[in-house]
Amino acid sequence: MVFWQDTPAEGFYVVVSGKVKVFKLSFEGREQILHLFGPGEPIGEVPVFAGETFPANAQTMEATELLFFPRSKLRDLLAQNPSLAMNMLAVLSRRLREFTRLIEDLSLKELPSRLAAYLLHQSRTPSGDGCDVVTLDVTKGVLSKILGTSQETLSRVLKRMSEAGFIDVDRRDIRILDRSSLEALAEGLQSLER
Amino acid sequence: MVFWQDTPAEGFYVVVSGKVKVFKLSFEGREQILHLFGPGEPIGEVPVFAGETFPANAQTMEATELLFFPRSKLRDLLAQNPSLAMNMLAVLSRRLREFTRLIEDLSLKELPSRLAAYLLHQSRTPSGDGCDVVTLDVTKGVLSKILGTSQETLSRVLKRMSEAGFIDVDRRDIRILDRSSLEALAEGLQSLER
DNA sequence: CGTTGAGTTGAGCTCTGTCAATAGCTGTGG
DNA sequence: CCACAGCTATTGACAGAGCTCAACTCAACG
Repeated sequence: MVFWQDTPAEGFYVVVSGKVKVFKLSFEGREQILHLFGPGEPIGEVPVFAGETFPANAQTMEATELLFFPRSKLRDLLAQNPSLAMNMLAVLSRRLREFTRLIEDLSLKELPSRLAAYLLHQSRTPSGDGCDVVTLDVTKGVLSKILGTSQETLSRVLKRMSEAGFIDVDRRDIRILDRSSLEALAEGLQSLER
Repeated sequence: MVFWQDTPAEGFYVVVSGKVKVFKLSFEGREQILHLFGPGEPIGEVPVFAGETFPANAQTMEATELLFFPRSKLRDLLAQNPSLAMNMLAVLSRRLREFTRLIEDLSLKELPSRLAAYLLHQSRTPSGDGCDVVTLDVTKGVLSKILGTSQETLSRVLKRMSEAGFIDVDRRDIRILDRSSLEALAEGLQSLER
């Protein structure tokens, strides 16, 4: 565990190596991942600027190195260094944009759309509009928690997508066979037959 | 309309008077409200710092006065005025914290919990643990879009809460009769009988 | 008193979560 | 080199939350 939600924050962290998940837990123990952080990314900046506590939980997912920055140091630095402040504003703004999309997805889209959007987002190598392979960097169990669903439901939707001929799943490798159909699915233009 | 999502942003706005909703639309036209803004609040700051476009839509809900600030002016001001930058960082951080809660609610809680939490949040006057009245500042139709549900479902849950003796609903006035039960509901400790 | 928008109620259905059982891999140790 | 333990993943059966469509009620206001 890096930190628990609602606990006082003395500072924030930057990932040097490894992988950290930031997530929320329901009362029953279900988990929603807000963001996965990799090398170079800052974690837990929010309480540096507003409030005293972390808004969510953070946990390493593998052997991980972190740098810790006490909040007061950062605030001093920012006060003296306007361009650093602008960078931090950009970081928070990007995060806000992401969260906006996550809220939209959770509230307005059903799972097939979310999954299609995720796959397309991961495969940023549109070789023509041909077929490229996305290799998941997480297990399907973790992916289900990113998408806000259960492992079982994810498995079923992946199967339906395979049967529809949109993708081909081999372990963690997912080959995109029909990019345009996935795009239609992600937009909500089309629904996935059962 | 103040602005549409995915359109280029020339600057941002501050509400002087009135009320503005920031929201997302699904392909079918369903609406999720991200935030309601009132006097004094800034809208659309994200694209000033990251990306070029607005992440969501904004629309006035009544007669409204807005101030407009071109992005370049703001950036100049921030570069020269570190404490203004710190304030802006605080604004974005608070928003991020709110969005974190919204994501948690949408993904991990069911409607009765969300509604209970909303009512408790609105009634910041815990007179003893007695019964105080929350007067909705929006219609129930709008409230349903804040909570991420439909008008009909909201109506049903309000009824169930009334029948359980937790609240008493009279138009837009909602009297809290059993605060502790609402709190248990909001935490997910208890579920609402049908 | 009619019109309009807000709110309620009913019926049916779909998505998706849960429980439970099964299957497949992977790495460890005998 | 094989068997077993322990994940990871799949599949089936079932139930419940909540969405949609549609009809209906209600209050306010001219």
